[in-house]
Amino acid sequence: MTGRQRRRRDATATRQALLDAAEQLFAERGFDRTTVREIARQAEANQALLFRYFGSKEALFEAVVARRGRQRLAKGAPETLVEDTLRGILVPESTAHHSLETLLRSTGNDNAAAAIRREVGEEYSHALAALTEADNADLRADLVLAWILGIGLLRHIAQKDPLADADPDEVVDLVLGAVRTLLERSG
Amino acid sequence: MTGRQRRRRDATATRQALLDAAEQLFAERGFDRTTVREIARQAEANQALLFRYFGSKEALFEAVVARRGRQRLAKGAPETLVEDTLRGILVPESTAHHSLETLLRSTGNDNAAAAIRREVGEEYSHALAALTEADNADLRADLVLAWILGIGLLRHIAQKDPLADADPDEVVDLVLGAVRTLLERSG
DNA sequence: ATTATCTATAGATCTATAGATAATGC
DNA sequence: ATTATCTATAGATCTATAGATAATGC
Repeated sequence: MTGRQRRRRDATATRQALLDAAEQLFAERGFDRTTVREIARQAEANQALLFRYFGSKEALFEAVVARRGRQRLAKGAPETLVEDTLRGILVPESTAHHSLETLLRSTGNDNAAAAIRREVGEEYSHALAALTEADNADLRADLVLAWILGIGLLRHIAQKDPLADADPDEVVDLVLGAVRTLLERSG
Repeated sequence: MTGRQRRRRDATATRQALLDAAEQLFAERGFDRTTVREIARQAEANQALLFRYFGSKEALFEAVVARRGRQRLAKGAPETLVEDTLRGILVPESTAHHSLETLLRSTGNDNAAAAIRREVGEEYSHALAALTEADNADLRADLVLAWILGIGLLRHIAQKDPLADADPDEVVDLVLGAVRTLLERSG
């Protein structure tokens, strides 16, 4: 009845399993509401190993963020970056990009927010900024990212209708039209 | 050394003080990271009274939301609703509207999100929807609200530069231009 | 022998409750 | 006498650690 544990003695595999489980649970529930015991259970590892290998829950979170940072954005065409990111937030189960979801769910924790900010800033914001030539390109890029995050917040966390049940194509159409205005206006 | 408590025997005033303290702390830290002892301390009331008067932390949250629901949106001109709400999020210490901030900080808690959603849905979304005549007006209104929330998330919680330090006027200018596109396009 | 894994538990919270104390109104 | 307020603590977490157990490699 006590959850079965890993059988093989393979520290590397256990570390990976803990990182995978942590990444998924942090994205689903946020940092605060994910417990180390849940992570260990999902990884089918003993809970004490989490501390043996990572030191603390906070350090495990940092390790997750650092590992994700090494994976780069799918190198799609720059023109479709906004659409791809937006669709990733609209249909989250399809994507492997857990960063934005983790940020959405971890707003209570300053350290978590700071860690994510570093990665998200690199990964999305700079790429988005390349889409416009305005002098305040970085700010416009942040506003696009803010919109995508806000849509995820209202759709998945607040679950506010009609946005929660809206057709992704319809949302994409409306947002892209307005984003074009945002990025193209001279400033 | 043990924090001083309220002296006067005034149950109504104590209830109000608890509601005020809870509203402020929930907005600053979110539901999960606010403790009942902190609320009681800020209200200068005994912690047991919180349960005597409200029953549970969850019920206190509901009471805060219900009270705020009774206060209406400042009846500014509909045309300035987007700008006013956006400025309220950009410069949060000035506003008395804690709902959006609480939602931003309470993303880990489903009940909190649901309670806020009800109020926010009434208070902002319907009013925003009145600004456009498109058939999917409600969806467009949600997208505007999502943008405002996302800006608050990136600016205050993620504290991502350049948005975190951007001039409110510059942000308002960029966002209003794009929102005009969003609301005016025929659909 | 080394070390990955597991058991058991310390210590620090947090929400909530039971029952005592004391200030007010009759 | 009523009841607002306070004290003390139960009971349920959660992170983290100390030390025992057992699987592997030499």
